[in-house]
This record gives sequence, structure tokens and C-alpha cells, in this order.
Amino acid sequence: MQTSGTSLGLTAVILAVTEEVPRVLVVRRMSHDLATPAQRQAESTREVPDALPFGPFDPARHRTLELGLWQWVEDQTGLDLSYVEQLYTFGNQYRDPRELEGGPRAVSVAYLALTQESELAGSGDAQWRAWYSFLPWEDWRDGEPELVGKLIRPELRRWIRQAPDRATRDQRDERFSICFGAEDGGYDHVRSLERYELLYEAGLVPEAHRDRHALEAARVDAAFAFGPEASDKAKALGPPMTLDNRRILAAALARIRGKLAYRPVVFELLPSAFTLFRLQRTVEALAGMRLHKQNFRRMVMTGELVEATGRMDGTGPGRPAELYRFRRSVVRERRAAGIGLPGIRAAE
Amino acid sequence: MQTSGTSLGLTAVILAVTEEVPRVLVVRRMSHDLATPAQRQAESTREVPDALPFGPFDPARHRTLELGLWQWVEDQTGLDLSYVEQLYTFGNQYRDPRELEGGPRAVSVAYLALTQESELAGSGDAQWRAWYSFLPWEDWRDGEPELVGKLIRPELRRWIRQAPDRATRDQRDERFSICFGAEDGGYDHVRSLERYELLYEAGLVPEAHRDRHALEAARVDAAFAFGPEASDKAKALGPPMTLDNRRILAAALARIRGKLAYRPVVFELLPSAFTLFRLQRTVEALAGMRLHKQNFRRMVMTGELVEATGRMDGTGPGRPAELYRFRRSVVRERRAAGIGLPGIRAAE
DNA sequence: TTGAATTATGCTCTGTCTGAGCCTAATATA
DNA sequence: TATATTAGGCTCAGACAGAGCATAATTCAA
Repeated sequence: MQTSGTSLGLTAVILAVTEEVPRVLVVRRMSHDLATPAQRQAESTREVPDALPFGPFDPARHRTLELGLWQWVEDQTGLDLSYVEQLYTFGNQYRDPRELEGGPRAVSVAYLALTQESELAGSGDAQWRAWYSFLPWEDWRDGEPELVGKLIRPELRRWIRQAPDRATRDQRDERFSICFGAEDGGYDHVRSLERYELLYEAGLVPEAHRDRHALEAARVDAAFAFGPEASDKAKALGPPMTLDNRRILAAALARIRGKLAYRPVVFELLPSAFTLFRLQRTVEALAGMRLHKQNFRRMVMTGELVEATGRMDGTGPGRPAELYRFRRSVVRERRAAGIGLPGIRAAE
Repeated sequence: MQTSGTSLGLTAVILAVTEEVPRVLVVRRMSHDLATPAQRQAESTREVPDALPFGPFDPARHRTLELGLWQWVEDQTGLDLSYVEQLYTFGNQYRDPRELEGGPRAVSVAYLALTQESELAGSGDAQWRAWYSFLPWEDWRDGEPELVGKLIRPELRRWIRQAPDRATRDQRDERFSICFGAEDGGYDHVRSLERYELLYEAGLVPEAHRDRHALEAARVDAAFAFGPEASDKAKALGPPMTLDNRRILAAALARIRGKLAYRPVVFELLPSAFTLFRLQRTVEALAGMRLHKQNFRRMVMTGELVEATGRMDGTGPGRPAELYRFRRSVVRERRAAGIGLPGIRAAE
């Protein structure tokens, strides 16, 4: 016996940081035939959007959801995931367009996995992609990205002005200042999911229109209002992904940024020995912001998160740096063993 | 078409705090026929374990998982949930014992909902139960609970000693000190899920044996080792709940304790006007620990989380206290608007 | 009526942590 | 030899947290 009309899948956000670039594993092909006929045709011609690795959950083979994920990632990519954590379960109506044609509701449990970038083996046609190419407004390492000031904020303000009534206007306005702050500062890097959702609802992100068109084609009343059509501008916000995969990516970014502060997760992304500077660069890559070098060192050292190996790293210009390793035992000694981010502090 | 052999449900942890006691809504009857014949018989005689409200997810009726939850909670209890948040998706093998008899894998998406305790309307036979009656080792408001020192720690140490090999021993030992700390202090209140899972694996919690017996009866190899049988002692750890509902409760406790520090969630549990002391008591009830009164006031005031109403509360003994209200606008002004807990700080 | 108990609320003191910046050391390269 | 580049030690001021003292405004019991 079954609950009617749902299918259960697993979606993986697999993250690695190489050369200061956070990268996510994507598959090119519509994963597991997850496509409408129209999309299947698009694939045969051009412009298939990237998709996160996805697989159905098979209860006959897997004792837990997490083991299921672990195994097919291993099968398809040969990757050994050093860290896996459940992210969120997505089950919105029409998140899979095939539902419009009578397909089941596609519920997917998303997982966040951390690993080190390596050769991809296995059956899939997976590849690494720069994470911020999908969420370009989230990378503030070189200051505020141009598109935030030149495109996002003006468009959002326009969207706020166009609110049908006062209450909606205030609500939009509040979300706007939470997500993109006042111009003077106060940008909360952890809120990447809220930002994506705001951009989606304001219609600034192409998939908002894609979804709307799909709904209209099927003559379904959209249950929420989309903003003005602005497809050309929307393209500046990065390529969309299949389904709601970009939303999942934004959720994963929020999660890892939040977790950074109170659990030593960065070390899953690094080799066993690393310089403090590399550690900092990796944190910066995830946080999407620059950190004060001396203070970063101080925090890591006084927090006893790492210990010196005695070996030195001679590559690169400048004075050689000492190699450190993660002190695994911090987790049992300190309540919150993480990397504090400015404005944030320790956490959970 | 369906993915084979899974059923998708929704489980609600509905929380309210009344008179300094955190309470959770439970239903007495096996919700929605979710029982083995044996359990159904037990129900007709005596001792039905409490269950969290549960309902199948019906994609035909509900646009999102959250709306589905919202609605059947409303239908069954008449409760108006002021805050709902997805918690975790549980899909372990045999979490529903009917799977042993060929039933589908019961995957359930758990939600945490906050509300104020009120009359229960609707069809169900729901009632409020003290949260800590199910997790008695989590309430440290009157100091360390006796059962931690007298039962839990000794039993866990025994379990550690009985580890089959050195590696397991070290691993158990590490988890032990993370969860229950050294005697001198350092108890991390947020790790309630990790604590429950440790107690489960060590066989200190009755449902560990219940599950083991179910597995043995069905001649299934348990994939993980249970600790020594200690059912009588286990009873001191509070009554079990159906299925893995107590684990879900522990996960919810961890989530709300963590969230306290960086989002103003407490206010969902309070009426619109409240004294600062009541606010403090509510936070303490959730955190399971006492706070320094003057410092608490200072934090709340300097953080501008609340504003005075001018009205006074005259009930109760002692000097009358001023009534305050939540300043909703903090969320757009401050990055992390929450209640710092000692040792923790701000967060996410 | 008076004092004890109870609660509210203001304030201080001290140590720790954070943000910001200065300075020197050791290497590569022009 | 000068310059660029990175490593790494150090300081200083302000913010904040933990702890406790003191006083104000009530109720309750003797």
C-alpha cells in the first residue's frame, strides 16, 4: 500500500573548495529521466540546465536515507564523501514539471555533502562547477558584487513599489532590508536562502518565469504572484538549474555558512595538513567575505582548533608557512568549535 | 506511478510553554491506524505509548508539505500555529514496525511548531504533556538531574568499558564526554539529539529494547549493536513514545535551543504583552537551565528586543513588573536577534 | 502595624573577546 | 640590491559577558 501520488528521491549538494573556489558537483543530463518531453527535446538540441545529482530512494536496498545517498553517490561518481548532513525536504507542488502532466508529487530529501575535489569516476557525466556562478550575488570577497547595486537592489525596489497594497509593500520592504540590507552595510551572509527566495518571488531569477510559463501552459492558477517579466535582466543573475535545484543550492549555502561558526566543518574540505592561510581562504570562499588575517590566526590558535606539524610549505611566493593539522579533540573539549565570522560569533 | 514501497507522512512537534513547563501535544491513540496488531491489542488493554500527531501527506490536497501539516493540525486540534519550521526527515528502516510485516518504508517529515497552549478543539484526542517527562535528563533548571549522576553516567561508563575493541571504546568515550561532559561541567544543552542517540545505542532507553525485540521476533539482523539489557533501569529515563517519536522530540529540542540564540522565536510562545521575568522563565524552560536575572534583562534591553508598554502586571507577589512587548522590527535591524545563552553567544 | 519574604530594577566591576592596525621576518623576483 | 609577497608576533580600545551589590515596590504573616 502507498500514500497516493508521491515519489521520493534524494538530491545531493556535493561541495568542495579548490583554489579558493567553492565548487558543486552537477550533472548535465536530466537526471534519471526527470524531464518533460519539451525538456528532453531541448536536451537533444542545446542548453540543458545543470542539475544536482539526484536518485530515487530505494527502501529495499537502503537502511537509511543517508546510506542510500552515500551509496549512489559512490556508484555514480566514485566520490568518498567525508561528511554528509541532511539539509531539507522539498515537496512543493510542481517542483517537478511532470506533475503538470499527471505525474506524482516529487518529494526530494536534499543532503549536503563535503569532500575534496578529485577525479570523478563512476557512470555519471558529473562535473564540478563554481558554486557562485549559480549564486553570483553571494560572493562579496571583492566587495559588494556589481549586480547587487546595479541590478538587484533597483529591481527589488521597483518590485516593492509595485506591491498591490500597503501591507504587501511593507512586507516586501522588510524582507528587502533583511536580505540586502541598507546601503551602508549590514549584509547577513547566512541568509542566502531568504535572498534566493526573495529574488524568485520578485521574478528576478529566470526560473520564476520558467515555472510561471509552465503553469500557464497547463492552465493552472499560480498560487503566488510573480513579479514583472524581466527575463533578459534575469540572465545576469546566473544560469538557472533544473527544477528547484538552485533553491536547494541556496539552502545548502546558508547551512554551511551557519555551521562554520560552531562546528569544525571546514576541515572536511581540506587535506590533512594545510597552512593557516589556506584555511582562511577556504573559510572566506564559503563565507563569501574577506576576513582579517591576524585576527583569524589568533582565533584559530587560541581556540586550539589546529596544531603545528613542524613541517613547512615552501610553494608559492613569500615567506614559507608552517603546516598545521586539525585537532580533532576540540570537539569534545569545547562547546562550539567553529570559525567565528564577523558580526556573528560562536553559535548554535 | 510510484517509487516502490515508501509512504510519506508528516509528524508534528507542537510546543507551548505554560507555567514554566514546556509542553508538547501528543495523541493517545495510535495515530491513523499506525500500529501492529500486537500494539492494537495493547491499546485495547492498557499502556498505549504517547505519539506525536501524525498524518499522511496528501499531495492532491496540499500544495506544500508545510501547508499539509498546517491544515490537518488545524482540523484535528483547532490549533492555530504561530510558527512552523521543518525539522528533519526520518526514514530509517523499521522505524514503523509494520515494515517488518511487509509494510512500506514509513518516511516522515517532522515539523516543529510553536503556539500558545489553549483549548483543544477538533476531532483528535490530543493532550498536552510535559516535554521533559519524555526527556528528563534535559532539564537542568534545578541543577544536574539526579538520574544523570546516579544512573546515566555510570551506565554509560559501563557500556564504554564493554566495547568490543579499542577503537569502539575510544569512540564511545568521546561521544560520552561530548554529550554528558566531564563531571566538572561543560554540559552543552543544545546537543539533546546526540544525547538521545547515545542513550538509545547504549540501550538505556526502553525503546532500544522494544526495537530489538521486534527485530529479533522477525529474525532480522539488527545492523547496529545494542547495549546490555537494562529495562528496569531504563524506565527511570521516562516513558517511551511510539516509533521513533522520542528521537524526533530530542531533535526538536536541539533545534529550538539552538535557534533561541539567533532568532526571536520565544515570542511565538508568549502573549503579546509579558513581563521580562516571564520571558526569562520561558527561555529557561526551553534551555533547561537557569539564567542570571540581571544579565538577562540587560541583554534583552540593550538588544532592543522588547519595548515597554507602560502597563504594569499586578498579579503575583512582590513588586509589580512592567509589561513589555516584542519589537518586531529587530529582525530587520540586527543580524542575529536572539537570546544569548551562557557559553553560547549569538549565532547561526 | 511591622517586619519578612518576594520580586523588580538599576548599577558596578572585572576579565575576555573582537575589530583594527602596526611592525618585523623570511622568502621570491626584478 | 630593492621590491613585492606572505608569515607571524604584538598592541590597543571598545564591546560584552559573568558575577554580584544595592535599592524599590509590593504581598503576606505575625
